[in-house]
Formats: sequence, C-alpha cells, structure tokens
Amino acid sequence: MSTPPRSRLRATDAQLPPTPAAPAEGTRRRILETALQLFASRGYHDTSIRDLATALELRPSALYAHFAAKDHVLAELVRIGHEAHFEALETAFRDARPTPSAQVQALVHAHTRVHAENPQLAMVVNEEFYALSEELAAPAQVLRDKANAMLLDTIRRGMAQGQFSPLHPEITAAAIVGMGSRIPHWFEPGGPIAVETLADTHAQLALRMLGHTAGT
Amino acid sequence: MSTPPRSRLRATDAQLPPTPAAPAEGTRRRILETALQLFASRGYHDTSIRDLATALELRPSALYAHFAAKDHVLAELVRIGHEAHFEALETAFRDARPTPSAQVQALVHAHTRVHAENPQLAMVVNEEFYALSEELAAPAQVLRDKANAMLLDTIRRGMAQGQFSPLHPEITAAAIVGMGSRIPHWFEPGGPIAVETLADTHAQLALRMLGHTAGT
DNA sequence: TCTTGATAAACGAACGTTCGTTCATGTAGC
DNA sequence: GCTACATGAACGAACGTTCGTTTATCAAGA
Repeated sequence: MSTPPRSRLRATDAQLPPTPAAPAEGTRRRILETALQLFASRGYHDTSIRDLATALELRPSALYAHFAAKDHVLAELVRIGHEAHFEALETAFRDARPTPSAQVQALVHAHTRVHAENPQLAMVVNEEFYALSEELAAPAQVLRDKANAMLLDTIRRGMAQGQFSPLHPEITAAAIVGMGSRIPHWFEPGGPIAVETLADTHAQLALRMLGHTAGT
Repeated sequence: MSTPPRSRLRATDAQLPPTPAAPAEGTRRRILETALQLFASRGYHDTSIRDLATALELRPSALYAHFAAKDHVLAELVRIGHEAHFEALETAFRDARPTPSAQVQALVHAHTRVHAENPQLAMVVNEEFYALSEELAAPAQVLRDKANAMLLDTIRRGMAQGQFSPLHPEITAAAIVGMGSRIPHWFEPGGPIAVETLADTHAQLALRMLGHTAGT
C-alpha cells in the first residue's frame, strides 16, 4: 500500500453472494467481504495482510486461523465469483425458450446482471485471476471454459438455423463477453442507469451484433 | 514475484511505439521495453525493481540514473500508450469521410488496431492505470476523456442526422470501448486472426450496435 | 451452583526475506 | 578533467508467516 494511490473501484459495501462454503455470518465471511473490498479497490498485490487485518480490526496472525495463506483468500473469492456467474448463466439458459436468439438474450442478460450487481467481485475475478497459481485457479478455469462454450455453441446453433449472420463467430463472442467484463470499470449500481436497463440493452446489443433477423 | 504465478500475457518481444521522449536506442528505452514486458505479464505491483534490473542485466541502483522512482517508469509507459492511442484516433478521424458512420468506423478501426498491435502496452495502460497517483495519471486522464468524448460526440451527431438508432448512446459507447479494451486478454497477434480482420470486424460490429441503416 | 476441561479464536512478538531507495565510489569516453 | 552511467553496499520499512500464550465460550461432573 505505502502511498495509497487512486482507487480502482468506488468503495461501496462489498457484496458477496451467499454460498455454502462461506456462511452468512462469522469471521471467515467477514474476512472474505473485507478482502473483496480491498482487492477490488487497490488490487491483490497492493493489499497486504496487515491492511486486511487493520480493516477487520484484527491482528494479522488471526487471519491464519481461517485461511492457510493470503492467496487462499483470493482463490476463494475467485471461486465464489465463478460459481455465482456460472450458475446464473445455467439457470438463465435453462429457463429460456429453446431458440438460439432467446438463449443468447438470456445468457447476455444474466452475464450483464452478474457484473453489474456485483462489480467488486467481477473486478477481482477478472483482474486478479492471473495472480493465482495454476493449481488454485483450476476450479475457476473449468467454469470459465464451460461458460464460453455455452455462448459459442448457442451462436453456432443460431447460425445453423439461419437466425444469426455474425461477421465472425469467435470475434463476436469475444466482443460480447468483453462488453460485459468491462462493466465494473464504468458502471455504478444505484447510479443513473438501472441494472435492468443495462442488462436489457446488452442483450439487444448482442442480437444486433449477431445479425439477428426477425422472429423470436 | 516470490513464487511466480501464471502469466497474464504471453511474453512476446515487447513492442513500444517510437516516441520523442524515449528514443529508439539507449538504456532508458531498454528499461521501458523490459518494464513493459514484465508489467504486462506479472503486473506492476508484482514486479520488483530487482526483477526489472535482473532482466536488464543491471544492478537495481543503475535504474535510478534514468527514472526517479518505480512509478515513474509505469507513468511513462502509460503516457506513451495514451498518446499513441489518441494520435491514432485523431488521425483516423481526420482522414475519414465526414459522415458519422464513416467516422465511427474509422475510430473503432483505429482503437482496435492499437489494442491488437500492442497488446502488452494496452494491457498495462488499461490494467495498471489505477496504480498511479492522481498527479502521475493526469496527462493520460486528459487524453482518455478526450477520446471518449470523440466517440460519443460522433454517435450523437449520427443520431441527430438519423443515421444511428442506438438503444442507449452511453451504454453503447461503453460497450464499443469495452470490446476493444478486452482484446489483449484473448487476441494473439500472429495467431489465426489477422489484425486487419479484427479491426474491420469490430468496426462493422460497432455500426450494427448503433443500428446504422443504409448509405455510407 | 461451582468447578473443570476442552475448544475456538485472537493476541503479541518475532522470524527471515524482500521491498524501494540512497550514496559514495569507480570507470569509460569525450 | 568533466560528464554519464554503472557499481556494491547499505538503509529502514514493509512483507507473509509462525508460534507460544491468553482470552472467551460452554458443556459435563460433582
């Protein structure tokens, strides 16, 4: 930390989706929430164990009763973030009408919503993922690959059925993912744009990018 | 550095556009190029002065004959990156036919090309910008704001002329910028997709997102 | 009711290492 | 002999982590 630089993300109350591995109460949960806030605003490598302990009003040593090492805290946040993201995509996909355009719309809507509702977690997951060892990153990498495949498969299906005419499926898929990933860098929940507006707009933008024509 | 984690970006030869402040030869230039490579792959905060010196086959103290402090190296890279980016946008805009759609196409093409041709610099500029103090970041921030304004103004002009029907100008502008910013995370120059293909595709995608209809 | 023992959590101090940076000194080329 | 650059040694501070001890909580036995 040293001379505190600018913050990457406005420090609102850190939101962490509930998860079996991190019960809604208790010190472990508090550590994760506070770490999320610090990692999102200053970055993982610029946040020390002492910074984290100070924010928690604990001594550094106390943290080691709950996590084996600093990178395990990050790994847990990254894991939680990927699971919440993947589950949201899966649910949206399952509940959508079984047409490629409805499915793409549902996927992009969910992808956008997750990023807009949990900007801190999205920031940490996207920007600090690389800081984990291959071993600690593995569970998240699996979900990442499956999510990308879900979108690309749906696009390919839409092409086969003549509903989509993308200029280039892979580039378009990357562009769609990219516009979502950037949300935490500019969007503020509670600001002038509603989350629902953003999600709807992104879903429509995705269809436009895919050259979706007529019908459902 | 300690236990080296995974790399954020494949370590190709770091490309740095030539610039008045950093002549094509000399130790200062070598420092910037090597720092660019390390910052892009491991991140600024996880790269130590000793890492940088080792890669340069110099002693840490030697660096201080060329830069006042570690963050000045980053600031210089960020400055160079923003100037190259802004100059590319300005040139593209100036040379485009004076219609909003041609101008948006030119802006997005240039934006994409800069990110695809210099992925390391784009990565550092986008991901480590926040690590700079407000003072050191200021020159870059000015260019950042001007570039965003250039795109949004053009979009608004296109709307006024009835050429664009975006769902939401600000969201669409952010989405267009976002798909460019994410390029260094997945695109590999020299890979299966040519830079020119990517730039053309992104330019067309932007027009689709804006609901561009007919004509030029 | 009082005592006891077990358990979990936090503390306080210290560890060895690495951090960014300084500075007196050396050296090569003009 | 001046300038530009590199060196080696050292600085205090901060780093992640360990460990022995203390404190808080609570159930079981007398």
